[in-house]
Formats: sequence, C-alpha cells, structure tokens
Amino acid sequence: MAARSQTNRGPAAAAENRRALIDAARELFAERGFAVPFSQIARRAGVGQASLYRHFANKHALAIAVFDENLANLERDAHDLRGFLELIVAQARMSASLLEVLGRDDDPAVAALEDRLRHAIAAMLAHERGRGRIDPAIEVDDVATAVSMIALHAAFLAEGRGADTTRAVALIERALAPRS
Amino acid sequence: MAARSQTNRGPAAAAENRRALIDAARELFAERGFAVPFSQIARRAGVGQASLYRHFANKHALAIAVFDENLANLERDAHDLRGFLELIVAQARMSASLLEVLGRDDDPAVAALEDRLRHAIAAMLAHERGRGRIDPAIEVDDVATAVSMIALHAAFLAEGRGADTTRAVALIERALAPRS
Amino acid sequence: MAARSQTNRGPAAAAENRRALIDAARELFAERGFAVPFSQIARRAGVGQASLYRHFANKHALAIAVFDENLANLERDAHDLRGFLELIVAQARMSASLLEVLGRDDDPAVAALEDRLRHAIAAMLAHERGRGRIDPAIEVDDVATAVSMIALHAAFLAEGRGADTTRAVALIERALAPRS
Amino acid sequence: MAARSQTNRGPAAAAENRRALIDAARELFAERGFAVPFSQIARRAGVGQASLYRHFANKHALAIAVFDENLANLERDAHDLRGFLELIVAQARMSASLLEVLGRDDDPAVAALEDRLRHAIAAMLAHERGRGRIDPAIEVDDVATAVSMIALHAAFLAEGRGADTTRAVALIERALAPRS
DNA sequence: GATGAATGAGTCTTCATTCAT
DNA sequence: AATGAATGAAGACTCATTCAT
Repeated sequence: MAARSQTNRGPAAAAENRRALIDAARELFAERGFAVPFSQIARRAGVGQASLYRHFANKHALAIAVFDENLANLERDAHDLRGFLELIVAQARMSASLLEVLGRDDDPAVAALEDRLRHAIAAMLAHERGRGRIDPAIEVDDVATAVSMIALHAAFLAEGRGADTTRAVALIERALAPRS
Repeated sequence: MAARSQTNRGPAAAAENRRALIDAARELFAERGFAVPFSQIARRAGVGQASLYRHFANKHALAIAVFDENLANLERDAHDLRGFLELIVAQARMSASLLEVLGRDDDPAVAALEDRLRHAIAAMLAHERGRGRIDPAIEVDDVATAVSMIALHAAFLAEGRGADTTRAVALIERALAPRS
Repeated sequence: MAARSQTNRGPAAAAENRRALIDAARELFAERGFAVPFSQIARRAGVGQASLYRHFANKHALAIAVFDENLANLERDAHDLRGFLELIVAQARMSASLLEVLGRDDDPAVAALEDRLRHAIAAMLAHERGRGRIDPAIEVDDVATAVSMIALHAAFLAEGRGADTTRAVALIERALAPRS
Repeated sequence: MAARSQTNRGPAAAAENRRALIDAARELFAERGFAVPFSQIARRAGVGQASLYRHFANKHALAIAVFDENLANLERDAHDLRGFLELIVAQARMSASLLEVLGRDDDPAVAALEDRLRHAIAAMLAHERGRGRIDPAIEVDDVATAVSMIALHAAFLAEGRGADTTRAVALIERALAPRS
C-alpha cells in the first residue's frame, strides 16, 4: 500500500487510518519482521507518527490487532489440518511476530488471543479426529506446539524456499497422523 | 564469564581475546538473543570495542564463529536422534540466532556451516536408520527442517516452559519414526 | 473533578466549559506543576482540545484566569498576615506556576494581576500595621517579595514536608515583625 | 563558551569534555532553567550526544556535578551570612535547578550534597553567632529554609530585577537577626 | 595490536497546535 | 461553537562504527 494523503482529513479518517495502519503493519511485519521501526509503519500507512500512537499505544498492541484478524481468517476458513497449516504458513512471518510477543507477555489481550487460537485448534482437531486423520493420542497442546514450530520455521527460513515449507508441513502431518 | 583484565596486555592477548569474545557472545546470544548490542559483547569479554572489530567485522561474523564451535560439539557428541535434538534444544537460543542469520545470507562461510550441519545430520541419520529408529523414507533435508523448527521453537517459546520443549521433541520423534 | 459529558451540547455549554477548564487547570497545575500537557487539561475538563483553544489561546492565558480567581479569594479572606501566608502556601503549587509566568512576561493582563496583588497586600499591611504586628519600616514591596519567596518555596520543596513550610512561615513573620 | 571542535579527538579529550559539559550545563541551567534540552548542553559543550551520556547518565547526574562545584565555592568563600546569601543569589538560577531536583529525589549522591550544604551552613552559622549577628534561637534548618527561599526567588523572579534580590536578602537578614 | 572514548545517525515517544465535521 | 482526530516538530536515548593514544 503506497503512502496516502498527507493533509489532515479530519476525524472522518479515523477508521480509515486504523485500517491503513493494520494493513501496513501486516505487510511490514511480514517483510521485515517484528523489529521493523514503529515509525515506518506510520509512514507506510500514510499517517502521522502521533496518529499511530493514538490508535495503538505500542508495536505490541498493533501486533495484537493484526493477529486478531489473522485469527478470524483461521476460524472462518481452516477446518482441516492441511488448510490450517497452509494458512499458518501463509501468515507465517506475521504469526511469528506475534509468537515473539506471545512468548513473553502477560497482557490479558494476549491471553485472550491464545485462548481463541486454542479453541480454533480444538475445533479443527475434533473435525479431523472424526475423520481419522489425526491420532487420538494427540492433544490440543501438541497441535499448538506444532503450529508454533511451523510458523516460526516458515517465518525465519522460508524466504523463497517453498520446498522447505512443504517439507515442514509434511513432517507435521506425519507427526500428527494416526499410527497405522 | 566475568570481565577480565583491563590493561593493555599487548599482542600476546590476541588469541585469548578471541576466545573471550566467542564465549561472551555465546552467553549473550543465549541470554538476550541476537539483537544484543555488539558493544555489550566486548564489555562482557573484557575487551575494547576496537579489538572486537579487529577480530570480527560484525555480529554476523561473530555468530558464525560461535556456531562453528557448537557444530563441533554436535559432531562429536550427538550420534543418536534423541541426543541430537536435546543438544539442539540446549543450544536453542544460540542456534536460533544463527538461523536468523543463516536464513538471509549468502556468505560462503555460512554455506560451509550449513554443509557441515547436513553432514552431521547425515551421519546421525545413517546411525539411527541402521537401528530402525528412523523411517527409511526420511531424508537428510527432512531432518534439517525438523532441526530448524525445533531450534526456533525452543529459542522463542521455551523461556521457562520445559513442558513445551519436551512436547516438541516428542512430536519430531513421531514425525521421523518408522511407520509401523 | 471527573470528566464530564462527551456529547456536543452546543453553544449553551460555553460558560460551563470555561468553568470546567479553569477548575481542571487549577487541579492539574497543583498536582503536576505548570509543565502539565495542555491537552491533559482539556481531557480532565471533559472538553475537546479545540474548545480549550477557543477559550484560552495558551497555557499562559489559562494560568492567568486561574490566578485571577485565587486572587479574589485572597482579597476576600486574607486580612491578616498569618491568613495571607497560609492561603499563599495552600495555593503554593498553583501560585508558583503563576510566578513562573509572571516573571518573564509583559502581558498587560499580567501587569493588572500584579497590581491587584499589590493592592491586596497593601490592604493587609495597613490592617496589620494598625495592630502593631508588622514593622513600620516594611513596605508593600517587601511583603510582595516575601510572598514570592514563600510561594516558590512551598511549591518546590513542600511536597509532604509540612515542617519546612511552617518554618518558612515563621521566618517570614520574624522578618516582618516590629523590632522590639 | 562557544561550541568546540567537531572531530574525534580521541580519549585524551575525555577530561576536557567533562569540564566543557559541566561548564555548558552551568550556563544553560542558569540561562534557561533545568528544563533546558539535554541535547542542547552537548551542543553548547561542543560534544556529541552520546559522549554526554557516557559522562552523565541523565540531566540529574549532570546537575549534581555542577552543584558539587558550586558547593565547593560556598565552602571556600562564604564565611559570613551576607557573603553566603550573595553567593547563593549569584548562583541562583543554577541552585534552583538543583533544588528542583533535590526536592523529589532519593539518590544517595543528592543526600550527600544536602549534607555538605548543611555543614557549610552550620559553619557559617557558628561564625556569625559568635559575632552576635544571628539570633541564638535560629537553627541550621532555619537557615537552610531561608537559603532555599532566596535561591528559588532569585532564580525565578530576579531576571534583571536587582532591587528585588537586594530586598530579599535584607528580609532574610532581618529574619535571622538577633532580637534586640 | 589493544584500549576506550567520541561520533552522528536512527528510533521511540510526547506535545502544541490545526482542521474537517 | 464543540468535538476529537491528525499533524509534524522536538526531545530523550541507544547503537554501530571510527580514531587518537
């Protein structure tokens, strides 16, 4: 998304700016990781520094907002394991940014997100178990761990190595598959 | 390692300084991640800023030196899958720092390290396959992928979550195990 | 004073807003000193930023309005030296904010306030001199100086040091007392 | 003091830079108060931002260093009340910066300074009492309070109002004088 | 060859002020 | 006439890198 108008468009721009910020953040977290300068997100969104701070008190809060949307996609679209993992990989760079945050944090908003993710996983797990595609011994925590691993892997190493992520997905599927 | 002598001990100190720098880097990458200030490594090593630069042109080069030693440990000690994974996890924070670097780089030194890692994996794989502990269909690249995943996972999420790491190791073992 | 209604109540609110702003300013100058962000005053008053600017062009003007009211209290209530000083101390943080402003300024409104303060002092002085409680050699300017000193002292140092303020008041009383 | 050389003059400049920083700080605290931008002090001293931080971790620490020198002057030169007060007034702007800091702080370095100031006061007090120039009932704390008052007054209001400070000094002298 | 101080560029954050509604 | 969001310009602070000794 190219930088937008520089003039003060008044309060009407508020919602629009919020959207632009989230979109810019999603792109930049993906392109350059969570370490991307906060100010650069504002620039990419075509929004003043201070407006960024009005909407999101820190990078953290912004990451949560982005992850919130990603999670909604997951809840809506990913009913089977394969779809789930592929969506995770597609959002990998972004998800990894979140995982960096999730790891260290005690923000209740983060706890809520973690919970939602576990619910989404549980739903998918039930669906797949019913079809005999995941081993009965596998628990939600196992899948959550698998999701973390694959997201981090995709985020840090996939950079144009499609083969590698395919391999990672296949490994995870093997790990979760029913013992014959 | 505590800071060492502050006085100028002349050229004789060169090798000693190199060691101190590598040790300090290993500690700090583990404690605070790859993002730790370069200058702090010099301080921890008890070495001047400029000496750090003389030995290693940048953090990157220093990371490679550390990884080189880690790899030697792996080659020497890790003959079976379990030992291999456990060593990876133990060095996780450090390894992840390296993986961050490895991902983006085209330095020939990095390529050489990657190669050595693949060799170590190949050796371990042959050893375990012979004992029927890894599925014949699993290739070196699969194990390399698994190693990346588990290292990143351990580095970013394990902060005091032992249970999670155990779970991750178990998953990887399942993924590589022979189909019954 | 807690934040008030958020809805646009139209022109009728003008006077009410002015009051709320002055009250909020008095509180915040006292709590956090003259350096408090201007915007925070609007928030505390429950009034939009722009309305604040409509009523008072800058913090300066707002401070003058607050001081104007403080002065009215002084004129109404403080007839003897002790009462005068105690009121000054009670309003110390606020008064000091004003004194900071007064010191540097050539605004005619400020000159008018200074004049009123001198009149109040003169009235008090006459009253106390009549009772033999202030030395005949003491002039209005001396008392004005004393008032400045004690206000600044109370504002900057009194933070929970009651003893110190008492000591300061006692010193001033000694300084103004008739030579026996 | 005009800004000095911009080039890196090596470690030899360390002591010189420290001096330049303290001098610049003394000037700027006096000219513009404690609120002067920290970076501006570096600029005035002809020293890089980061060097300022190397020498003094914050404005606070710098203020302490300046006050330390002021105090040494006081200890060396001010033996009688009049001299004491005049030196205080001369250093007023600076002293007030310190008093702003002193008021709120629990740094042990600050406590030490306060102590030294009290000692200097006690010495002066003993000297003056011996000559019958200060009332026997006056304690060190009274003089300390008087010093605070006069410093703050001079700092905030004296701006080219010589008459006023003379008046303030006279008042304090009256307050401390022996009752006839 | 080692030392440690100096440098300036870059990031985060806050504030006074303006503007569309 | 009031609202609240937007703006850009500072200021604090940190870091990688260079340099005189």
